[in-house]
Amino acid sequence: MKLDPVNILKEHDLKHTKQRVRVLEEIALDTVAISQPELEKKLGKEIDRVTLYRILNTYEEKGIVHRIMDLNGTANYALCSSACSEDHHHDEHVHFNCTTCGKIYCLEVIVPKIKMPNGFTAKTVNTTAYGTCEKCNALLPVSA
Amino acid sequence: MKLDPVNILKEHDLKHTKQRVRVLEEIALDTVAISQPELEKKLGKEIDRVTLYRILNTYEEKGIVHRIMDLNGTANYALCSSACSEDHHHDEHVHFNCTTCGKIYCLEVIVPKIKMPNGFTAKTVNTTAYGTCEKCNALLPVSA
DNA sequence: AAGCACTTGCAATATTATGGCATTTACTAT
DNA sequence: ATAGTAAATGCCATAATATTGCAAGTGCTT
Repeated sequence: MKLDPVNILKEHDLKHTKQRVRVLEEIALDTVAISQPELEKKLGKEIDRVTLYRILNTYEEKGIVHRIMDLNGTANYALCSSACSEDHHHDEHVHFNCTTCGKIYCLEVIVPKIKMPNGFTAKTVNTTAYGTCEKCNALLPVSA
Repeated sequence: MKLDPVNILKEHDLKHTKQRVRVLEEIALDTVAISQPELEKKLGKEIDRVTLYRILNTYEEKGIVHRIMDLNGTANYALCSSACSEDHHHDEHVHFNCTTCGKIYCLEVIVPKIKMPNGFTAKTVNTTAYGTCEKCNALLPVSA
């Protein structure tokens, strides 16, 4: 029992609107991140394009969702762990971007600590692996 | 003595044109990656916008440059190490994206190996640290 | 020097993102 | 419950970014 959109909104001082609830529901459907174009396709009939942009921006700023960029520069969204806040995203897990189906997974693997060169201070570290996901591997079992 | 644009083009079976040479020169000016908009601003007078897109795509496909996406989904370009080829990018160093000035550095730090979950096969792994770079840290020495 | 294939520049179009403003909606205090 | 207020939404226009088709130009080979 994770998702309670109404409560999430309240906790972040956001007004409870049906558009915001719908966006949260849609993102929460899958642990796999969903892309902006997909969201738009799914919600375009109910929610205005511009409103969707604004809701997603708000969610990201408030630490409700993560935005993960894929190789094409397309934004993908996934629910944050509860530890995230406005000040700091704890997005310290590895992402996996399947180059066949395009899906972005949030893996349970923690991003390893990186030693920074002198003068550089890292606030967050993002690691994304590119390759073939389990589903796509199952479809092409032996490398052709 | 790293950069010889003419030779790089020849090695990759690309015709030697002044536009391609200019783009390579511009990217090679700095170890810091340069963004598509910056390139466009610098070269817009000499090179058509569309041509720039095509040259950058060609370079990326041929393994001559890396494309690194920043948080805004903007493409940034840096020269590849000589080990890169059309088949495989050896871009296994850590990137540092300064959230103050926006610059993307290629660090000398190697991306740590990540253990993938069953069924997932990673071809490349990309690690980007976000924070403040040495120059920007020097300008704000003590945290305000 | 001529022919061929590739590259470039331009125009048109598509896609993606942002800003302004009137209307509607959620929340607050009565 | 109701009215008032601030915020969110939808629609419009516009900006910024990316792609396609094609004619003209250029590099390379013979």
